[in-house]
Amino acid sequence: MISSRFSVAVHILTLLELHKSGRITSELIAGSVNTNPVVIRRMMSLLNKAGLIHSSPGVAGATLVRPLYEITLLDVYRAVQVGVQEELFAIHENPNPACIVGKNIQSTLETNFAKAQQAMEQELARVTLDQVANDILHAQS
Amino acid sequence: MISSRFSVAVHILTLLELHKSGRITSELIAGSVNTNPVVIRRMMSLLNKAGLIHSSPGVAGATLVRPLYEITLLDVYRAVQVGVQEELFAIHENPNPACIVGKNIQSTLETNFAKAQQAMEQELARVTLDQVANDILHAQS
DNA sequence: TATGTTGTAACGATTATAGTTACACAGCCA
DNA sequence: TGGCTGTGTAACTATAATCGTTACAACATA
Repeated sequence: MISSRFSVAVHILTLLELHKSGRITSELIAGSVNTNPVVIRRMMSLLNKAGLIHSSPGVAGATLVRPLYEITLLDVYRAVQVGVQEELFAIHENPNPACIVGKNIQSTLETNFAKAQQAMEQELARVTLDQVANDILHAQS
Repeated sequence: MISSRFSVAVHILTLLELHKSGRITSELIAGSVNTNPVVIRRMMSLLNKAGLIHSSPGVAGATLVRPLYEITLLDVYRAVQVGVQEELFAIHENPNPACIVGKNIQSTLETNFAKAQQAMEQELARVTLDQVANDILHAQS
């Protein structure tokens, strides 16, 4: 299961857009996400390193480096998956090479898994954050 | 990250096909996968419950209920994901409903995440196990 | 300078996974 | 029928990821 860091990151970026003019602290964001401010700051550190936002020590808030319509869900996904295995599917290691199945299964599955992962990522790449933000701000509920 | 149970299950099913005529024990399968026989039996228990194979206590091996060309990677994926959250993407819980973002982000993300997950699953559904087995048995390596 | 904020280290709690031991029970064969 | 082999499953351990939390140094600004 892909961690909720992804959804929290989208939440953060949406709030940054919404409070573009002012300065929103990690504490306020944490209040909306309903978690601890440090969790938010950790995530913003990742978004910062990925070049999606710009933040600096001591000063509240952060600014979007690119407009939301130039950020896709895939960009965010990759930003927060940093340090985690970039492969979506795990393959068991060290199968027995003396067995033809053990010898060849890894490369065969790699190919198939890569296709499935690409299909998923392409779908994420089709959605920009301004679409998401619009859906959120204009949801009928 | 999706657990290696998935790849192990494919490994097991391929071996069952390969040793269709005889009887292959969980110990032998474990030797090919390079793990503990209990891990294999646990997995076969899941495949059994999912109706993909038939095995019975005391008797070595298991038989495929359906031919490999009638089993897709998605079938296997679902069989071994049993009991795990069926949603691929986690969404943070209890965001603050007093904030418009907190109030609406879950449903918005659910929609987008569901599409990405479907794209991945459709790709898995396109591949049958006999294709995988053929790739494994005839790999150039 | 005083206050508030960020960035980050460190630690604990929780959970998923995978390996291992143990054993009851079922089937099979001499 | 008695012994051997194998399955099914519970129970325990180790490991790793995730998330929350406390603590604190460094920084910015009024």
